[in-house]
Amino acid sequence: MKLSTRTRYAMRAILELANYYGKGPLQTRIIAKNQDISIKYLEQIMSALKSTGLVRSQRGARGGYILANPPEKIKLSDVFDVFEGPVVTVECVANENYCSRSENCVAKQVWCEVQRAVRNVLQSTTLQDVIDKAKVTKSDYQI
Amino acid sequence: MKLSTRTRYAMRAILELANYYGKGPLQTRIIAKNQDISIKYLEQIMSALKSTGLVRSQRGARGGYILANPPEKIKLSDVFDVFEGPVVTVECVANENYCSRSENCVAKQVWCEVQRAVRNVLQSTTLQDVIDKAKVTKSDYQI
DNA sequence: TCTAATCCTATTAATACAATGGGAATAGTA
DNA sequence: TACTATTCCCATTGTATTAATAGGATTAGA
Repeated sequence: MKLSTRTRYAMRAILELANYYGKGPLQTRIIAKNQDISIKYLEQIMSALKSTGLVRSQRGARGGYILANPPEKIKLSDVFDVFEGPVVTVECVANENYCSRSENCVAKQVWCEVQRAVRNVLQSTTLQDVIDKAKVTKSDYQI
Repeated sequence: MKLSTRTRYAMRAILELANYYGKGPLQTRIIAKNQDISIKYLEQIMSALKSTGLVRSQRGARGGYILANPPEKIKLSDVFDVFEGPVVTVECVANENYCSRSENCVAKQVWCEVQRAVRNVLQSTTLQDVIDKAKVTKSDYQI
């Protein structure tokens, strides 16, 4: 069970946007440089973030991306779900009809609990929370 | 972030063994039938479980697999780790040298917390716990 | 008009996953 | 001993996903 790099990159990219919030649009080029990510790959990721409404874009020169909402309104789960989907562990947890055992399956209950634990962390943390933490630990430049 | 079927199958298979504990070896054939898993695929999975020491095998006629330890001594994380490895979220959480940002990276801290949440569930639950739960909810046959 | 940006679509190499299949080795049993 | 049921071992394969890379169209500011 490993996160895709898309999710990792998306999280780091949107944290950059959160950190830049209020200062206008931030370019993919800058984010890519700060985070050591291929520009072209990041473009695709930003595009996906945009299509889910998490960020807004400004085309043309001096364009870039801006968070669609203030950092304290965006939960980590919002970002996570863009690429990892609502399914964290197994299909049957999200889709009742996936397996006939579903109703009484103990294994499913296990995965449900794991999924709940993950979602609990991601839903209870906002981008702002992470930014604040970064400032306290003096590691904001390493977002 | 989805579990591999190997992990799902392994969990269901070892829960069958746990439920059968004390009654001698249980055959792959039986488990495969009970759980609707391809025998050949399950063979590979059982072999992996064996090589990590979670189960023991008895070859030849009337052979099969037995838990290497009583169900209350085996944690779900033991099974989980066979196929999902120690890495639940991102490489850098387990391997400090994976990324130069590691030391101050806030994104990493996020994934660390998620990982901790997952491991907390899996490490605090034993096979016996699951069996007991199954009996209470009368769904033991659906393990 | 130039430039810098997003946007859109296609392609690709590598990898992992989820099996499937054949047959050797082993052990109980009649 | 012969038979049978099992684990064990190894090879192959189809499919899907990932992680990019690439080219160029569109847009907007200076």
